[in-house]
Amino acid sequence: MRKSTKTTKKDFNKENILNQGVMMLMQQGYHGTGLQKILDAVNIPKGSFYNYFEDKEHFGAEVIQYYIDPFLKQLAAHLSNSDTDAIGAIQCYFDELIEELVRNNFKGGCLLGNLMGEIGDTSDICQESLQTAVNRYRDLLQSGLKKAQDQGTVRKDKTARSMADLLINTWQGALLRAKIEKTSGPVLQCCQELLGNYFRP
Amino acid sequence: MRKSTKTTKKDFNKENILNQGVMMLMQQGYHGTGLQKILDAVNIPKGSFYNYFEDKEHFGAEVIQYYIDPFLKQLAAHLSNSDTDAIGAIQCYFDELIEELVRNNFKGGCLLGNLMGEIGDTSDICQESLQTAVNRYRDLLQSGLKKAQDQGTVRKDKTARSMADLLINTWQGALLRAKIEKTSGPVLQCCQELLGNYFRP
DNA sequence: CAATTTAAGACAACCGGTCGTATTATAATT
DNA sequence: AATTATAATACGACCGGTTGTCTTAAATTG
Repeated sequence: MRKSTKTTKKDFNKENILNQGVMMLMQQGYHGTGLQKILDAVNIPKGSFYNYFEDKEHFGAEVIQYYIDPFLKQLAAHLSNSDTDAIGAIQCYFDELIEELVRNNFKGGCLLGNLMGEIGDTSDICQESLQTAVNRYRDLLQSGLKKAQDQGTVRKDKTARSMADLLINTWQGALLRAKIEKTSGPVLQCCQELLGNYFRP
Repeated sequence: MRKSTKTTKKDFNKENILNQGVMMLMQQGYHGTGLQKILDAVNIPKGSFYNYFEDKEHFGAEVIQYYIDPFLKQLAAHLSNSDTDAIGAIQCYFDELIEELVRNNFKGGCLLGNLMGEIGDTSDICQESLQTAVNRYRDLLQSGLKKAQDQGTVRKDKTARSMADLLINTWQGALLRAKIEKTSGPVLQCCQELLGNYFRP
């Protein structure tokens, strides 16, 4: 078996730590989550942590990418679904996010938004990771909106990129509001006003 | 001198702690800021803290209100300025915020947004404080938008309240983006798209 | 057996919070 | 008005626990 494809115990442990890290960093924040707690939860001794990660900061940066990947895959899946048009796919995607949010009683919200606020300007390493994560997200959303423009369901007098940016920003702000008010109102409004009204031709 | 108006040393110290707390909580977050650091900065011994505040959580809740007050006053001042119409006053207010943001090189952002993300769902006491702070902000913005509606500069087919909510949310999200990208682009876009376009009749 | 990976525990620094006790201010009593 | 009694505030040492990181030895591997 080739070395590069073999699933080692090391990879398995590292993934466990990342998974737990996503959950706990989202719920309790970066400084609010100790490495000990993460490692206890996955039964990996503290001394082992530094075999997998350089330090907490680099770990945070990896968690960010590990977190955003599934969202990109989920959105991409919707966009490549030929049954619905692009704007419908995007709406459907956000509906799923809202469902999940309600299911979790608005706990956590979005790791990207939370970490942008908490350490977005104090950790260079995490800042860079946040930038690329958000940019990848924006690029995918932009491609979807471009497709919708071509399909005539989205206005063409604004660039797909600017609309993608606006959507991401409003979504993040709405998530924060939903979190402290425990209501889906803000996120519903975000989708309705932008995807349903403002972005329409 | 009447008892209720006398400025005691206690009030002076408490204000100093609150001021320093606003700065440090905004820059380093709630869990990233130790009480010791705050107190060292204003030269007040550790043991004195608990004469002024019940604990760190209640202190955080007070910091939130202490932080938002000047913003409300600033916006209210613009709105009561009879030289400009309401929508102009709001735009002028946000322009000032952007100026300040650039002056600080996008460090910190908004304490409300940062704390909503970090402890908005883990501290009941701070969550409540965040709710009332945001609501007070929204109410004031709503009254300004209502005035603008009456003046015919803002569309009337949406409620002033829903527009105020949307503006706040987009603004918060844009602040996060501006923070990690060190650009005023997001906040400029927020004002331009909403105040300049979407809210217009 | 040599080389590399994993893990156990030590480490100093720091966390939020408590304690008893000075010090000061207010109230009560002579 | 002077003195005493009571309360409020100021303070720094100290608590148990936790932080992120490092050193070093054991286990595993080739």
